[in-house]
Formats: sequence, structure tokens, C-alpha cells
Amino acid sequence: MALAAKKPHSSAGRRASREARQLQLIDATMRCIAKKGIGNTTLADVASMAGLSQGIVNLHFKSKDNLLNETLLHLADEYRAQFEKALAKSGPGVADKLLALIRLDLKPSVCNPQKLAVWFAFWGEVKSRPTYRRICDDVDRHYDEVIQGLCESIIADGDYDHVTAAEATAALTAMTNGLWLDCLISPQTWDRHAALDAVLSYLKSVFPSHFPETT
Amino acid sequence: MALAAKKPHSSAGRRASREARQLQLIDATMRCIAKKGIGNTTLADVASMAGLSQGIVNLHFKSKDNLLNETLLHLADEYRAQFEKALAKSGPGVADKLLALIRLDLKPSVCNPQKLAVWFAFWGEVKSRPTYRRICDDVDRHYDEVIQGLCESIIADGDYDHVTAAEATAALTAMTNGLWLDCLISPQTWDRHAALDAVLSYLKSVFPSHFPETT
DNA sequence: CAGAAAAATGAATGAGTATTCATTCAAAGT
DNA sequence: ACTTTGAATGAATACTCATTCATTTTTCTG
Repeated sequence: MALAAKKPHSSAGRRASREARQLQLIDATMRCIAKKGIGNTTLADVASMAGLSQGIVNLHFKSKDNLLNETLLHLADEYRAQFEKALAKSGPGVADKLLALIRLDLKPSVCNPQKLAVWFAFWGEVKSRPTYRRICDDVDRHYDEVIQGLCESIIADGDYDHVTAAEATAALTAMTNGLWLDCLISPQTWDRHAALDAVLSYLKSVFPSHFPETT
Repeated sequence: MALAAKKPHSSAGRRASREARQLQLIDATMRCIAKKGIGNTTLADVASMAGLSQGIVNLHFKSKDNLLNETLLHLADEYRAQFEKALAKSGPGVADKLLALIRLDLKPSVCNPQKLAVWFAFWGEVKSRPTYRRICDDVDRHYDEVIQGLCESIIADGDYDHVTAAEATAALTAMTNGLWLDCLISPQTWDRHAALDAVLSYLKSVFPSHFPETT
């Protein structure tokens, strides 16, 4: 009976490091939010999703509010990390970098109904929760700064004069966010390639020499 | 004392028609959702926001779930009505119509933090509530059909061959939805004109002869 | 291995909330 | 004026859920 005893609960075993346990709980929280909505997610749901007991969330996070804050923070950090990684791994050109960031936003690891449901759940409460707004605002601001920097380089480089960097940035960030909504609302009919093509149609049109027809 | 007796409660007086009362409650619901988030809105909040008593919501809507469904339905119907009106009142040209619809999406009556908070609140629960998804899907589908029809006409009319109607439609609908997110998250810095310019920069770029520089 | 420390449990608590319903009240009909 | 009608009230009910904490279990340390 003692041989290779299976852990009674989840894969994490009874004793996990504090950090691992918290990640496990945050992950369970996101799954619950996607499944039941943020308003109907209870601490009992989260604990049960994590395969742990009632009081576990308050033990590790002190309160439900705090758990939700940390969950959003984790989501934002995770996105930020993927963002930096995509930039680092992209080709050297400015257009390469811009394309890499847009591809990232449409990648399954970022753009899937489960994860988007969590983002939208928090966005829906931004107006009533200053903490959520601050976190979302930070992510957005950073995103905008980087994209705008890239657009400025591209515009300077290509002598484009029909569009400003601010306009292109607003259009691009809006487009990716809007495509997320489509993916969330109509996951069955949503088409990842068509979404990318839509953004590319914009890029080819405004920055023709950086994004030639033959993509 | 009897002269022009002020109604004890809200502007609607004690006896209002069933429909008026329901509208009043739906309006109160949207205000509560914007103020406290959908998850923290209680029936007592709604009743108090409407200036009525505890049991009033269940009297008129039978349940909280039903109230929320009807609220989303009302929001969708209201949007649809403004959509048709904008189409009807626009100039005769296809480009006029397209522009009118985009202007509508950025108009204060549609695009303000209060109303957007309500839309996002429901979007955040789309994944867990099939009814919400159905309603949002219907709105989106209709929007897409109309926009795509307009884009097809414009493309045929202008002999554009660098973009398909599907791409342009996806880009445009995504853009307006994405601009809404910016307006919700950063209402202080958000700029209505800049948002419109961003969309126009796209239109001028892909459909140059229909949307000339001098707009 | 004994004892201490840390982690986890899960039953109990109590605050909050949706829902019900007996009663009150204003208007319309007779 | 009297009665009827049904909208509206708000106190009472039943239930859910975040939070607490005494107890148990596991790991660590000397």
C-alpha cells in the first residue's frame, strides 16, 4: 500500500511550496471564471477545482478580493512575459517585430475562449474596481508604447505620409482587441487565419513596402 | 397638501404601466452594473436605484436571472434601433452608410464608459451563459452582414483588389470593438476624435477613392 | 525518534441576499 | 361612498458563501 502511494488530491501532492500552491489556486480560479463567470465563482468552487479543501484560499490569499487581484496580476504578467519573448525572438526588422506581436495576440496560447473569458470578466469590472483598471491600464500602456515606437520607425523608414503613428497604433491595438471579442463570442465560427488576414490587410494597405502582397 | 402632491418615490409615481416599470428597472439595473459590476449588483441595489421597494424586481421579472437576460436584450434592441436609424438617416452612397455606422459606434450615446461597462459585463459571462452568447451573437452577426454588404459594394464599385470584403469587415468590426475597450479602460485619456481618425486612416488607405484625404 | 513547525482540513459561523407573501394602498368601476 | 383590482410594499424566510479556527496531517530539525 505504501509503494508509489497516489496522492489523494491533485497532482501537486499535499505539501507544495507556497508559490506552487498559489499558482495552482490562481489556475483553478481562471478555470472557474471561464466556466461559471466571475460573479458566480465561489471560493468553494476554486478549492474544489484545485482538488483542495474549503479554507485553502483564505489560507494562501487572505481574502477573495485578494485572490482575484492576484489572478489578474498573474494574467497580466504572463501576457507581458510572452510579449517580451515574442519581441526578443522576432526577426531584426521593425516590421518583423510588429508582425511578431500581432501573431502573438492571435496565437492559441493567448487567444482562446478560456483565457479571453477571464480577461473580459475583469474588463467588465474595471469601472467598479480601481485596482483592476490600474493593472489593465498598465498592460495597455506598455503595449501601446511599444507598438507606437515600431510604427514611428516604420513610418520614418518608409516615408509614409498618409497615416500617423498614433493612428496606426490605435487601429492595430483596437483590431487585436476586437478580434478577441469575436473569438470569445463566436468560437465555433471564428477563424484564426482570417483574423490574421484582416490585420495583414491593414498593414499591407498602410505600410505597403514593409508588408508586401506576398506574405 | 393635496395640490400637486409630489410622488413619494421616483419620477414614475406609484402606479405605472407594467412596461414603464420594467424599463425603469432595466435602467436601474444598467446603472448598478456600471457602478458596482454585474457580480456585486443585488436586487436590493436595483430596487433602491429605481426608488422602489425590495420585492419589486421579482414582482416584475420573476427572478434575477430573468432580469439580467431582459437587460441584455434591451441593450441589444436599443443598439439595433440606433443602427437602423443611422443607416436610414445616412447619405445615399455606400461610403456614407459605412461612415454613418462607424460614427454611431463612437458616438457618446453608444460609446461611453457607463454603457460600455454594461456590454463588457455581459461579454465577460458569455462563456458561461448560453443565453448571453446567443443575444450577443445575433447582434454581431447582423452587424457583420450589413458591413460586409457595404464593403462588397465599395470593392466592386472601386475595383479594389488588395482587400477582400471579409477582411475589411473583420478589420472594421474588430476596430470599433477594440476602441470601446480603450474607452472603458482609459476614459480620462481616451479621445473620441483620435478614435475616429484611426478608423478613417484605415478606410482612406484601403478604399482611397471612396474616402479621400480631405475628410 | 521526539518535538516543533508548517500546511491543510473541514465543520461552524455569520453576514449578505434572492425570493416569498401577507398586508397596504391607490385608482377605476359601480 | 363602496367595492374591486392588482401594483407595491417590506418583513420574514431560506439559502449561499466568505471567513474563521480548532484539529489533523505532514515535514523538518536536532
